[in-house]
Amino acid sequence: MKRKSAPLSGDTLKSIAAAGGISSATLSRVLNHPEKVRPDLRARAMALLAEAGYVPHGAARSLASRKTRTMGAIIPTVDSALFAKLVDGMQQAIHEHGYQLLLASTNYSPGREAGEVRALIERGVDAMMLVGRSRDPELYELLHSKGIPFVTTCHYDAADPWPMVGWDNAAAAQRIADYLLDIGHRRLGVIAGISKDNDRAADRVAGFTRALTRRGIELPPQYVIEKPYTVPEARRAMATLLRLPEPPTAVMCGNDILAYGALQECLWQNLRVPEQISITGFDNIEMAAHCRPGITTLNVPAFELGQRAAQILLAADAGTPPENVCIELELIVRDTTAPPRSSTSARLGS
Amino acid sequence: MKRKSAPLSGDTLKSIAAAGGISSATLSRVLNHPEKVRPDLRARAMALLAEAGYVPHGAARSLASRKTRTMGAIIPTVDSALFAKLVDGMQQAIHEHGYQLLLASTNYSPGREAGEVRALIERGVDAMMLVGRSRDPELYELLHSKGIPFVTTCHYDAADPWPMVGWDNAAAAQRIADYLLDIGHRRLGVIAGISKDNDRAADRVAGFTRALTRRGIELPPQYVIEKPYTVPEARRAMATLLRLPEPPTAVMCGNDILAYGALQECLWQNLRVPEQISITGFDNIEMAAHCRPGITTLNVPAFELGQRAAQILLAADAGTPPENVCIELELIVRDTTAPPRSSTSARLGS
DNA sequence: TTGAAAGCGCTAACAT
DNA sequence: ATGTTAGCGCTTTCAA
Repeated sequence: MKRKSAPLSGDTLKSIAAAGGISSATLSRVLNHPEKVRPDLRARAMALLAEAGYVPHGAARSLASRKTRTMGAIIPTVDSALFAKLVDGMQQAIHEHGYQLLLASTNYSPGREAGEVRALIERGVDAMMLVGRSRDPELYELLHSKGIPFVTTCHYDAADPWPMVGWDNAAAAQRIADYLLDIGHRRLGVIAGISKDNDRAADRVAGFTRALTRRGIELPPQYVIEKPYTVPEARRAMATLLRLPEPPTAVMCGNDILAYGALQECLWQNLRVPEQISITGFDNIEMAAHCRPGITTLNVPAFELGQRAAQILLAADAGTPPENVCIELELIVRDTTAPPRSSTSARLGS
Repeated sequence: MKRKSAPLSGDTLKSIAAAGGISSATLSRVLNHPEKVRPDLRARAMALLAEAGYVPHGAARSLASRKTRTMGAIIPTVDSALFAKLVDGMQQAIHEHGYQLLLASTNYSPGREAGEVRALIERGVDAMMLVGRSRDPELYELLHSKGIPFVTTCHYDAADPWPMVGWDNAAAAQRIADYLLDIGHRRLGVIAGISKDNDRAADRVAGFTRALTRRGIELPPQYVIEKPYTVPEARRAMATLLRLPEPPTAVMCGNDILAYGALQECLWQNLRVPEQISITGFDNIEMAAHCRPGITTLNVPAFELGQRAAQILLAADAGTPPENVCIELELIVRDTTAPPRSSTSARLGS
């Protein structure tokens, strides 16, 4: 009976090769290009490897092959249903191709993002996913000079010269504005994310404003409030809007968390939603469907987005020129929106 | 005026050293042990490095130093508020020490977990975080033989010989059972996670059952339903329990998602919660506090847990023998629990 | 204090 | 088809 030798942590291709009377090159070939080794030798090599409990040494491998089979993802925060799904989709997709995910979060700080980009480059990621479009041009140059493929997600602007997979945030917000206007609202409010250092939040406010302007409606500054993406902050923002001499009859929120908070505040104040005030969200996280009343929102297929991003990166890493993907966000009308109370001017939805 | 030379992606310590009339060893020292280089030379070296736009080559560095400054985390899924926070805490903590996070998810499959453990070992992580306690002993041996520090989280069993940071799931479930019994419930039900391949879920059911048995109460099999952690599944499970000839007056759910789904089903069926039926959750994710009625649950400080896990790993990597941490889960009583309707035997809570 | 040089473990030319 | 060997870019003795 053969004694099972404890796998020595120091076992190297070379040592195993020597012990087995085979060259380390053959062992390496068996690992990387098995078809180039004759079946019998291959079998012997594999037995050798298995018996030694061989575990490849990634760093050595990367140094020699100039590949890490690792991809990076830099997101604002993991603690968000949206980004969690995005990361999940990416990780699952690259996993199928034998890649690992190096994850970093920035907490919405451009400085931290820059640092993480550099860190991931040092770690030798073969490609990386970024969120949003605005960042120091130097970073783009760095990525370019290092020849590292990347995609940006959660936004889309045909003018940007790099690979993207996302949507047009301004257009999306316009879509919400149009819907609200179409069902008769004329006094609107916005609870947005902090737009500084968040181009998605800024674009949404811009798109919303533009849509209103186009239809001859004003959006005075006090009707636009920026808040971090938390429920309590959203409640405070909604309370502020409701304290206005002429409160809005509909409020677009920067995402579903804000919408949920806004909704809670209304209910707390015994306002009926949507009869007395309409609220919209963004993202369509699960809670938007489950809470009562269900939140009208734009559906963001985050998991798929992560997968698409991964596919683009995988392709780029294999040398295929990347193709952009711009997705249409579907408007999910639920129970937080309705024509304004006194509206007799309500028209049919778009 | 000095022309800013484009940072060549091929710039290596050696080439920069040669160009500057300095040895690559000195450059390396400036990077890793600056105090060992005389200030003037150090300044010149740093200028050289900066001008070249030098970016260290991680693989080469790791190969030579046998360190990657990378830690791994393997969790069931990112798409869970609990694990998202756990990962967030870990990532932030290690980030402060210059480490990067290699993230993998298993979708609750032991096979995938084993694969990811091996993958992370290959990638050379300096340490890793795992969730739960039960896995193939070979994995523990592998980790041990490779000398890779690890912690397991989300569980605690003083009998296990490796570092842990978590809580006793059986005891936690007992705590819930005792609370429910104390306020007078006698016919109880459980909606648990799938306990196969999930020791946390299994331990909770076991702890709950044991607590009931101790007080002379039975828990017939049809009162225990296992379901994946999703809202619709939980609704189905609750519907099944409610169809029982004698439905339970209180249901312990395996986590807050299940509790939320169970709650929704009750509301849908026009049952009043907690008047007609009590429900408890586990984790205290934000939704548990925000939904109406608020869910009675056990608070799991996931973010802090991630930080603690990171600290242990960081310490272990620095050679400090790890210390376990077992935390007490606080019971958060909200609005989904109350004495059973017809109960005259209700006693004060524990 | 600084430089020279020997690896770290592997891959991929190149040689056989 | 297989073996030999030269690096990959860095850290770290070891000498100077």
